[in-house]
Amino acid sequence: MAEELVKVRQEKLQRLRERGIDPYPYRFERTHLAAEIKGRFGKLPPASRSGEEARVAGRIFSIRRMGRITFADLRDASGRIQLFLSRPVLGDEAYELFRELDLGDIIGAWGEVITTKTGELSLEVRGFEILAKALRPLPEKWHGLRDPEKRYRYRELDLLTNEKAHRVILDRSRIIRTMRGFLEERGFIEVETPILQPIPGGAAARPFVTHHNALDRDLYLRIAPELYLKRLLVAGYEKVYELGKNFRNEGISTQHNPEFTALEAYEAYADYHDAMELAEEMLCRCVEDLHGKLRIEYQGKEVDLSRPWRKVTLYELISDEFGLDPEAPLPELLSEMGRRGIEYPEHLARGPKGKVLEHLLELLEERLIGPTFVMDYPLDISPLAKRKRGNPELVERFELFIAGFEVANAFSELNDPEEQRERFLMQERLRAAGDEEAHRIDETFLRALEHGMPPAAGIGFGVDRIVMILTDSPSIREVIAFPLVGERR
RNA sequence: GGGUCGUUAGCUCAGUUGGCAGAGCACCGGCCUUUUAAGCCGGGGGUCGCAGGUUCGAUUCCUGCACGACCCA
Repeated sequence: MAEELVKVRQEKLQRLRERGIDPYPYRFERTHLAAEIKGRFGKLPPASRSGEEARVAGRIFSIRRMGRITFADLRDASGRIQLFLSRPVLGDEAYELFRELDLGDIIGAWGEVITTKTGELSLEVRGFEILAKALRPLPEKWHGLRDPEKRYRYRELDLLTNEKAHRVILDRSRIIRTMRGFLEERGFIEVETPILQPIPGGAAARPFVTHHNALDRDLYLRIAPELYLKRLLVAGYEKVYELGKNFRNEGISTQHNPEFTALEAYEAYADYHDAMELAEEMLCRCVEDLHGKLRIEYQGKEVDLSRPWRKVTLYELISDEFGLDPEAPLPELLSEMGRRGIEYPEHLARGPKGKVLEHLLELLEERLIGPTFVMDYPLDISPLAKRKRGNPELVERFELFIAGFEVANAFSELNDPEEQRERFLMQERLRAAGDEEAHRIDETFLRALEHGMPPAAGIGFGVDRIVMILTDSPSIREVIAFPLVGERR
């Protein structure tokens, strides 16, 4: 049992303490990362000595004991370096101490950089120090953790032992750094707005509810930062962005985690055409920085992000792909869909029509592999967007699809306070009719608009999905360090 | 919410047409001065996800539940 393996290690820990060794000391002075040693001494011929000393630290991943000599692999954040230990060089006492070590222990070691007879660059250990004793065994060395449940439940083990999983988190950091760098370069400032909100706004979604004890009132985890970011536009900040978590109380799938990372950016005096340009520039930079090219592969499909990206209106798309007339009144549209065998959930028949068009888009989005801006959405499902110039039934809004995923949503932001109130009232009617995802009226936001918000473009990116595409990850859980898992029984 | 599949040693996985539970890695003991999934000899380790049912006997068959994966809504 696991307890037995743990017990053996606890006994070793006890013996260390009895010998006056602190198994959890405070720091270790290292001179080289494993990769730095490879870089500096990689060309040493077999069976030679560099004459250089190095101090390394990391976790022991394998030990090969051969009697009076021992080989061990030490891994740090940069890579792997082999330790070579011989009883004569290390001395009997230290050699015996090393015999007590287990796979997974974290140690610091020092000695001369050498190559073995077979030519492997190694550290000939003169001395070592235990930096953290591991009480639990590592997963199997060859396969690592495979069981998806265990992988997510004990994610640190997964990230420690599965190289691909480990890589994704590094790539994620790099992508996010590129996004920040891009926006900072363009003069955006990073801001933080409330996660605890009295009225969850800015998106159509069901919120998580929580409670503030001292105020004795319910608060909601934000479903989007949008309304607060617009209030910062009112406040005179002209280019703002926020990168952070949103929370939506909805199902879990390969594309949905209840908490996910969004990047929202707002630029005064710009419209949704500018937002398209921004999206294209920013994402191309992320892809090029990570891959050095714009043609990448996602789950076996080629995704070509070369510019310019395709732009198509929602109506064109629906009419081209389904042969339907998106301008037709709702009953006519539904009966035409019925004739063509296009299924839809019953509640859509109650309207509004925009929801039906949105459903049709969902049916075909998996086919939008190359980057595609789908533009000009129905007004009734876009209560925060400005009407389209020349067509008051539509709004200036787009969603961006890449590799079949919706990765961004943007508008020319509605800044007319009276119209915004009308739109909220429309949403209230939908809510009254049973739509739990309908937007709620937010008087504080309306009051801010009444002070005047400059015309602006706003865009929100689904950061996790972007990371999925750029790291060829099949599930959103692969790109989140600790995705939500159920209660263990 | 519905369907399908899965859950066996710390890890990766076999297996039992219903009759003493298996391997590799890891662990423990022994040998070994050039290994790198080291090798050789010996050993320990299991509530077969949980709860019921059928049966002389259930890890195996049936039902329910939990957790997970995939598909559908």
